[in-house]
Amino acid sequence: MEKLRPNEIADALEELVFTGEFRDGDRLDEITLAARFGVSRTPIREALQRLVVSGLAEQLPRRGVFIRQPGPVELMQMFETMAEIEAACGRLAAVRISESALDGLEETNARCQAAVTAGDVDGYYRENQRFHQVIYHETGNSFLENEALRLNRRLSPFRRVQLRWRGRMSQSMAEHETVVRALRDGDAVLAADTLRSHVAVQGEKFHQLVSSLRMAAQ
Amino acid sequence: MEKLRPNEIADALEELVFTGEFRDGDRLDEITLAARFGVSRTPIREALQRLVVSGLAEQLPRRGVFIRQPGPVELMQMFETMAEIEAACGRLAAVRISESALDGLEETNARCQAAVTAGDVDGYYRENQRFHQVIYHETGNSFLENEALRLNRRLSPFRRVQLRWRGRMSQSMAEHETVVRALRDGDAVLAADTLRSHVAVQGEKFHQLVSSLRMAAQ
DNA sequence: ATTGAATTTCTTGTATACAAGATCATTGAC
DNA sequence: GTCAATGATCTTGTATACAAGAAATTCAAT
Repeated sequence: MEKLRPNEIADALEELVFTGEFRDGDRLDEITLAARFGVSRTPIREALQRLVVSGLAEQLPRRGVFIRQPGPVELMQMFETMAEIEAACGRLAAVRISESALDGLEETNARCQAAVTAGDVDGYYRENQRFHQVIYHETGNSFLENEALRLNRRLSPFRRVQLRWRGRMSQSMAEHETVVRALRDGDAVLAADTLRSHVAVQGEKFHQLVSSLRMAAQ
Repeated sequence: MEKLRPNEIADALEELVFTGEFRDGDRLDEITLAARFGVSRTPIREALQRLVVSGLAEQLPRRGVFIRQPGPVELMQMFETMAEIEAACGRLAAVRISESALDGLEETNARCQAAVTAGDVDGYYRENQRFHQVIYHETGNSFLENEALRLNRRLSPFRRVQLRWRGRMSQSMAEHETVVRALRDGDAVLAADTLRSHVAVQGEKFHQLVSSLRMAAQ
């Protein structure tokens, strides 16, 4: 394995958390990781720091850093926050989006629709991501764009699950079309409200999922 | 000086940036800082990493980390984002805030008003901060609360300046009172809109300031 | 057998040594 | 005198050594 730099190591670790190789509560042992990545503890420690700052892991002094996946409550809060940020992006994009970007959104939506009819969850996921990222970008506010991307990325492993809900993809599609119409009309309020509930429903689906698991456990 | 831990060092460095001891573009020399804080380079490097991740500094590989204050454009984007986040907080707080918190907000506003009549800028600043932080908290969403606090803190050195604008404090006061009324009425839209423009105007004031400086320079 | 204390071992946190790249200065050519 | 090239110096980045605290194990006493 070629030698990775600390931020590449951090990305790799992040990926390992997302893919589920590291589970909630796992301790990230410096020595083991150093051996695994073929470097000394120093760059590993820097990478771990990045994970801690980004909220994916927690550091207990003199005890190590542990993977910390958000629990149901925190997850709901994160989805709610994402919903508000998406709404803000829609609000700003409604008055700033370019014609070409609007056309691009409609093309993306067409590919989304194709994925829905084909039952292609991965394809839908990819085009859905693109749809939202275009809106972030069309806020014309790269700071907000980055904040949106950051939280979007953090939630992506959880968002993916709930696409498999029956009928969710087609409902999601309908919402996308409302968003594009609102953006084309420059209707900031409609764009914001539609995007907010579009994302908020994901949190609610998750809540239902967790609740049903609780029920089943009793 | 007692020995500080890396995150305490990071806080101290952040403070030094805010107080202006470190200026935009300054290189944060590891050896100098190590001597200054009486530790080795290792904890200094960890602290610097935190600054970089939080966006206060930029790291150029093999060249060092440099203080990176936001320029006019980025600052405007940050204020705009803050405005949207405050609006979101107002929206959520409007339906969740407790009676006691509402009473607390009115007390805070009274102290704000006292500071305005006394021309006490520092006092106003402090109570104004408290006002906003209560609203963040009353969203009942600690994740959003933390995001709001983070950005608020990042903008605080710039927000402080524009309070000295003539008539700004009293106008700001009036906006606070509208916010409290909206929250008491559970009027989510009014709370959100008022808070948004309350914060957005700060960015605009800054824009004016920068523009006038540009003019003067020519 | 179980509990509790003491010791050993292991891990993190810090300091220092070493490697590699960047900056700066000196020197030589034009 | 200016510019370029080469070498010295300094800084960052990584590895390793050492210090200090936490966990685990052992062993004795009940």
